[in-house]
Amino acid sequence: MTAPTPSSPRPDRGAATGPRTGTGTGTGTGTTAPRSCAEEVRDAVGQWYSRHARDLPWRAADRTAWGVLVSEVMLQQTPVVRVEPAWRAWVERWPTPGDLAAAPTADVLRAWGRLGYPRRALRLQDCARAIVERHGGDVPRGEDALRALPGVGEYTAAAVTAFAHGRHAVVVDTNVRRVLARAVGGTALPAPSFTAAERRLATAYAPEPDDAAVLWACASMELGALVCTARNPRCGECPLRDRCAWRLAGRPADEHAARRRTQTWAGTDRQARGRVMAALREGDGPLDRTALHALWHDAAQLDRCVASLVEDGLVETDDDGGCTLPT
DNA sequence: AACACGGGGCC
DNA sequence: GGCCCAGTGTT
Repeated sequence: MTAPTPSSPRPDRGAATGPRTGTGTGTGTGTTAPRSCAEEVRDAVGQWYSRHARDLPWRAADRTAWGVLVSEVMLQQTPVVRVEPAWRAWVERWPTPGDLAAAPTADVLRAWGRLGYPRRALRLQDCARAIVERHGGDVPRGEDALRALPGVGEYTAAAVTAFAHGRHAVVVDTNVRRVLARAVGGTALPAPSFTAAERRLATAYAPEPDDAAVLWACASMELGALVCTARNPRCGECPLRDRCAWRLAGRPADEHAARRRTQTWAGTDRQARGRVMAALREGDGPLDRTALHALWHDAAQLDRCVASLVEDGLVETDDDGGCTLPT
């Protein structure tokens, strides 16, 4: 792929999300101040990223802020390998917020397919409409304006700021949390919930200059995704292997393991809702009550789930108790 | 702070 | 069969 150039004149293009070939700062001259621990970590991870970054389409040099925003929403709890084909089809069909804003919601939900959490698709369309109404159709700059959009939380606002606009942001996803928990904190995994201490640590690790902050955000996430993985981390390939607090401590087990409880799946409302949504996506017309109840054994639970889908705006009911995707 | 919210792939 | 994934919105 072509590495984006930080000096590109296009304000929305050329943020440093692609692989770099530079060697980082402060090496070799001997005239600079001693590098901090955080600087050494950033340089090591940044150099690793320059050689190992994946060639993902939302990082390409011709990316748009809208494409980045779409990718970030899709990547909320859905792995990269499943997002990539859906993302390509999505941005080809709806290349701008205005295009998505004008689309029939049923088409949007069908294009979302099996990415999971279909409320995200609804919020993304609401987000597109808000961008048209509040920002003239352009993805806004600034984390406050981004956070005010539907479906955009702390992570996504920071990610769009860094990856789409090339500006400083503290981007902390599950990968970054794990990298910092291990390399700095010495624990197997971060705490179940994102703590204020973690936010402070992440803020301290993010360098101030825009280009360096963007590189650190990309590189730390990529390290967590490819090497410092939740299960079976590849410590032998890690640029931090000689300084990682967790590895140096002998990779102790996860201290929070007892508190992480598994969500059962079979028989849940989530499964029932998913069943209904899948049938509506794949079918052409409305689903009548008979077809609906053939999807699920428990009639009372199904009625409850359909009602919740209607409440969420994912489904509309007709006079006979059948349902359709929203128009 | 805790919970609800999809779906698939991996060990 | 448990666990995890570029989280967000609600209570």
